[in-house]
Amino acid sequence: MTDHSKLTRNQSLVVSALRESDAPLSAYMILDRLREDGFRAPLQVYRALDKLIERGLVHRLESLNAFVACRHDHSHGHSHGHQGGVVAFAICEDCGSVAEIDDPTINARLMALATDRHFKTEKTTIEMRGHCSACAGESHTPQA
Amino acid sequence: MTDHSKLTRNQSLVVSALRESDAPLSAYMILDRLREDGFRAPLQVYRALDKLIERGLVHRLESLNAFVACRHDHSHGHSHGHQGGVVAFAICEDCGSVAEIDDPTINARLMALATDRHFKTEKTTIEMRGHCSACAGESHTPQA
DNA sequence: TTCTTGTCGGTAATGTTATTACATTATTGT
DNA sequence: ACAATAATGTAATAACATTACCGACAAGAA
Repeated sequence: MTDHSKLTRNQSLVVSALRESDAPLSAYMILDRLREDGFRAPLQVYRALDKLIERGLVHRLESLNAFVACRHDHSHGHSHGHQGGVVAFAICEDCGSVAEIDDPTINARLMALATDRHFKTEKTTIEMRGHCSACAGESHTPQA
Repeated sequence: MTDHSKLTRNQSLVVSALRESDAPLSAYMILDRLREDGFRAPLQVYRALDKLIERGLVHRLESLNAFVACRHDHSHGHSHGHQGGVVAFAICEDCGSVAEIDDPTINARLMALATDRHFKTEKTTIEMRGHCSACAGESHTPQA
């Protein structure tokens, strides 16, 4: 079931750009970074992103309209998506870092809530926005 | 702590538009529906939405770039946000219906995961996309 | 080979969502 | 009245995403 075919040139360039970044990138940021590699139009980016997301190599962050490379293993056999199911993201508003959290408890609970309501879930988004450990200690926006 | 001041004209119009809709509306859909009430520019909608969201009268659905009126009580005293904390949404791709789910278990688990990582959460988004009970039974897109 | 089919890629134009900047009007507190 | 604050009006533009169309190329069938 797993698709082992190689990435195309455009797909490789896009996923590399994301891997080299320490923060999420918007499609247009990716485009800008790949101009020197011959990218000229948004669609080249969006098409590559679609495929990469399909394979689980890239995640879309809905609350940011931006994209990150997946940090999970991906060497062995699960066609796409993650083993347990949903992944949660902890996104730092200060430094842009994104942590992927794979928690079976939350996944199980969401599944239960869905089936309670006879809701057939296709895709789930969980995104926490806030401040990572590194940034939370700093002298940021001392409130009031 | 709770703010009991009345809504402005624009805010009332926007929240009414959302309440009268059985599906989420984008800012521009709201704008279109309020043209006859004198709305002329996107900013009038976005400004009203900001205030309404601040008060917890409206939710933003990140995965849709759209907005819904909050269905919770809101008569008694909680300044904004919801009692337990986070709200999850079950969004039907077929009919557009949105269910609000307030689940303490998930909330608690996310809090625990955050504190584990010394992450200070400011705002959390949970959105399930799929098919509601009414639509799941229908003869939709018979797969393959 | 030739034909078809499917995937990928290039380009342009357009559609959709959201913000910045600036000027004005209404409301509130003293 | 007066100053301070919040809300509004308008225009322009930025940021994000898709549709439409066309060409290149590879794999399989006739």
